[in-house]
Amino acid sequence: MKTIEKYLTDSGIKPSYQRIRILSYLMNKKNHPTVEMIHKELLHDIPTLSKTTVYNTLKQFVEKGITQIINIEDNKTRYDADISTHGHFKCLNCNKVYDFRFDNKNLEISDIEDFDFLQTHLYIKGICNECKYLLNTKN
Amino acid sequence: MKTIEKYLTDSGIKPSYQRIRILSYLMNKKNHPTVEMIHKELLHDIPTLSKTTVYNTLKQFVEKGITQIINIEDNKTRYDADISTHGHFKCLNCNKVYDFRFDNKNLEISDIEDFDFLQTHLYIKGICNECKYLLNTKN
DNA sequence: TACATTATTATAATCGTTACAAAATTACAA
DNA sequence: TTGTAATTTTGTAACGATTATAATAATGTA
Repeated sequence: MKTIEKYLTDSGIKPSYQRIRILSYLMNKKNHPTVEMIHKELLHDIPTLSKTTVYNTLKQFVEKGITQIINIEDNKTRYDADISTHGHFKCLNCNKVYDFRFDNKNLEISDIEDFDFLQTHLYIKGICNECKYLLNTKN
Repeated sequence: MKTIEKYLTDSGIKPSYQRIRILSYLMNKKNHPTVEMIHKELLHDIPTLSKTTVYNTLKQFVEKGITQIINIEDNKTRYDADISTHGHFKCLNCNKVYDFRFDNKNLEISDIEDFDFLQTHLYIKGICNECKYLLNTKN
């Protein structure tokens, strides 16, 4: 509880109630939510919460570097408070987004060796284990 | 010219004039265009070309597997007729999207080893060489 | 307390994309 | 060819995610 406030302050963000709740949601759920998901869920506790606030807050989180954008879907943006380098897997059957670790040290890249790399996003799509099992037992 | 028609036919797509022109644009320009870019450019030659046709055509190309979607931008979709496995680099200064090759054989992935992988997308954002040079000489 | 600053909210506007139906084109049988 | 069915293209309206704007509320400060 206290730590989230400090984390916000240390990141140069004034820890308002809404910001604390939105960041808590991101950090606890780890579900790579859309704005819609965050807003809908927090409305139960904060009935006045505006969708604009969710948009503004997330924009600020991204600018201050404490949240990253996930663009694994065609249309809507997802957010992740885990800013460490990791990949995202989207199951094309259940649409769930999983985290995974990858070693980008021995990732051999050609053609753009001298460019400055600031962000690396690795997205993999396919079928997750759970769905593989379910799809198999159906037949 | 003839080859593009054959490529479409072989892919199960009737080679209409619009489809040929859109695929030609993708294959010749290799600029990872948005729908807007394709439509604007081809309007010079095909004044009646509708944006809906561009959308429909690209959707069909993706379904038939001769074009891939690039989701490196937050808002708009880009398209690429190069369906080989390769990565995309977006320069945050000039917004240009570059292709690059990478070796995903020694890409070590943890946590989701047993999932079925269908698509892999590697996006890197940063500053391209051209902009690095320009930005340096400005100071 | 009074005033300035910042945060939140509600509403309207924007933009990319999709749905839909009409018009144009193409395919094909008579 | 000619007529008719099927397909393709087009234009417009609708939709959904996001942003802009202005008013209201909350907070900080003299």
